[in-house]
Amino acid sequence: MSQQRHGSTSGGSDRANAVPAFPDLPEATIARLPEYLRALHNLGEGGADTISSEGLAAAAGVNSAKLRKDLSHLGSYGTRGVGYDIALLIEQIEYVLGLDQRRAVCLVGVGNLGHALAGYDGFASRGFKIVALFDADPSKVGERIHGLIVRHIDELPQVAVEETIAIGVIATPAGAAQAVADELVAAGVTSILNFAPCVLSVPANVDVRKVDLAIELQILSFHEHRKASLTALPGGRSATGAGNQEAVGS
Amino acid sequence: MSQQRHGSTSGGSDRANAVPAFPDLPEATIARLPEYLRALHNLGEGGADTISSEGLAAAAGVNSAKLRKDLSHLGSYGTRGVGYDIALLIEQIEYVLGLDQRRAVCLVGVGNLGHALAGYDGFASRGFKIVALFDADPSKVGERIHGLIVRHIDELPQVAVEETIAIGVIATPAGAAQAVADELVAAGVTSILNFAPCVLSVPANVDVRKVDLAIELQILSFHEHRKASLTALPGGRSATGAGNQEAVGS
DNA sequence: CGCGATTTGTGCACGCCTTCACAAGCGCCT
DNA sequence: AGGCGCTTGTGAAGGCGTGCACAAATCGCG
Ligand SMILES: NC(=O)c1ccc[n+]([C@@H]2O[C@H](COP(=O)([O-])OP(=O)(O)OC[C@H]3O[C@@H](n4cnc5c(N)ncnc54)[C@H](O)[C@@H]3O)[C@@H](O)[C@H]2O)c1
Ligand SMILES: NC(=O)c1ccc[n+]([C@@H]2O[C@H](COP(=O)([O-])OP(=O)(O)OC[C@H]3O[C@@H](n4cnc5c(N)ncnc54)[C@H](O)[C@@H]3O)[C@@H](O)[C@H]2O)c1
Repeated sequence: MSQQRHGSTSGGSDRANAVPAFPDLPEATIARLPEYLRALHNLGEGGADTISSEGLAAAAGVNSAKLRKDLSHLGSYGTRGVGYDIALLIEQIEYVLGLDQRRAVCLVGVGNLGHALAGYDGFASRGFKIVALFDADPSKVGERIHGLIVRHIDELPQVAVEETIAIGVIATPAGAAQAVADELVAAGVTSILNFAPCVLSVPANVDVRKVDLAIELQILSFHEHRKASLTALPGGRSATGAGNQEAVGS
Repeated sequence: MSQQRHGSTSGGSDRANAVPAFPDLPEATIARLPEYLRALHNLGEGGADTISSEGLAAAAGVNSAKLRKDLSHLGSYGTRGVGYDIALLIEQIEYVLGLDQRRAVCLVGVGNLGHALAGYDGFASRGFKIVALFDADPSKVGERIHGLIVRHIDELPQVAVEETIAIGVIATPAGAAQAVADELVAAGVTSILNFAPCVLSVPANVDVRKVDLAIELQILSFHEHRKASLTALPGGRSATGAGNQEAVGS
């Protein structure tokens, strides 16, 4: 995750208060904000109005000091002695993440995995809308999935403009992923979520995130291996795991 | 990712050379090893025998210095002036990740996503084998998917012992995930891959990894938001993205 | 046999992130 | 009105990870 700071020393003090000229959030913080957001929604549905950093941290599975520092980067939206106003905090985080504007997403590769993704309601419930499905296989084109009709990949440039698609999801085999990425970029997509197990090469202004199931399993496998070799050793210590979390029964 | 070092200062010099008493690998390194492994397999199929750190780094999308440091943690398996022996390195990484022994995996929740996962061949090709599918819905129990029959979740304890399942995959709705996790743990599973958008509470010796699609999209959304607010600002600089990668056409 | 080209392995410095610990601030109760 | 308990926001310290830059090692060639 090599990062490059965009040295905008623009004070931003001359602006009202709507757009804080963009808080230069640490990448690690950004990655946790969605988790906080989900926890806040859960808590809000539970009927609470405010929540302490301790409580929210527990619900999100992080250290409370870390949570406070993360939130402090957004500004001061807590009240000492009380906690954070849940509704207000949700609003702020959603604003920072850009979730206040619904983002159009397209999905390329309607196979095994693509089918599941197309039918996933976890998209819409968080501000994303799948506006188009693409595939290269003529036998899939025309198929209707969850109200959307699968289009041929060649229609991507046209549809991308019509729908102002900014985010593309790649669920094709690895061999086709780079070509699809190139087409997405050419069509103006600037963020890609890649499920294919391969490295994508894209221009510097395009963001790529990868989800690789096999990698996750291999990491777990390593820890299994480690734990096994530990228990087999003399000092039969009860190995302490990695990546454990706090409760939030939901 | 709070880690705890298991201070085994056990020299291990009294062992032949098979088990290096366990290298205390940085977590960040572990997360990259699977990527190296995939790149190595690709390169090997391409007919190459050796590969330089520069070449492998490009194929894996990382810095070459980082790659060398990562590999140096495993021991010295490269030859100066030449590079790394691909076959040997594959063997070593697979050993460290514990992929030399096939690991039994069970999948709980055969819904939309579970179906796709059950039919994914990326498991078997990397040393994992799905040995059981579970669901709580009676109408799904008995269904055959890719040669496996869906069993009722109540059979988990029995099957887990029979098949020595160490890794469980949760693909149920979030509301059921904690209960499923508890059952997995009770059945002896010590590693969990969780697709449900919620925090799981597990004992310290159990490892949990989470894959949350919505979080990935929200992170991308943030970067979209940032990019948009940058291009709207005076100095129209071509924003440099985050998390870009090198080529590996495959 | 020696030399230069090449590439690994790593010491080192820097920056990011995490965590502790505590002062400052807020509300409530008396 | 004042004090007290609770919680936030943050300074500082330490650890981890990254990447540069280079010495050490190896190969091939003349
Ligand atoms: N199935 C899973 O559970 C799973 C899990 C993790 C990762 N993955 C990865 O996701 C990807 C898709 O997996 P899958 O099981 O759905 O595969 P799949 O073969 O079932 O589906 C791939 C789809 O992509 C389409 N396609 C191929 N080339 C294309 C192109 N150039 N343009 C547009 N569409 C194209 C195919 O027609 C097909 O419909 C693979 O890279 C796989 O490794 C899958
Ligand atoms: N579909 C996707 O693309 C997608 C993507 C990312 C994350 N997810 C998450 O993955 C999970 C599953 O998604 P889905 O779309 O497959 O949902 P789904 O409703 O289609 O499937 C859930 C399955 O879990 C089973 N189940 C429910 N309670 C159970 C229990 N206690 N024990 C065993 N099985 C139980 C149900 O019978 C059902 O078959 C959800 O948490 C979802 O948020 C889904």
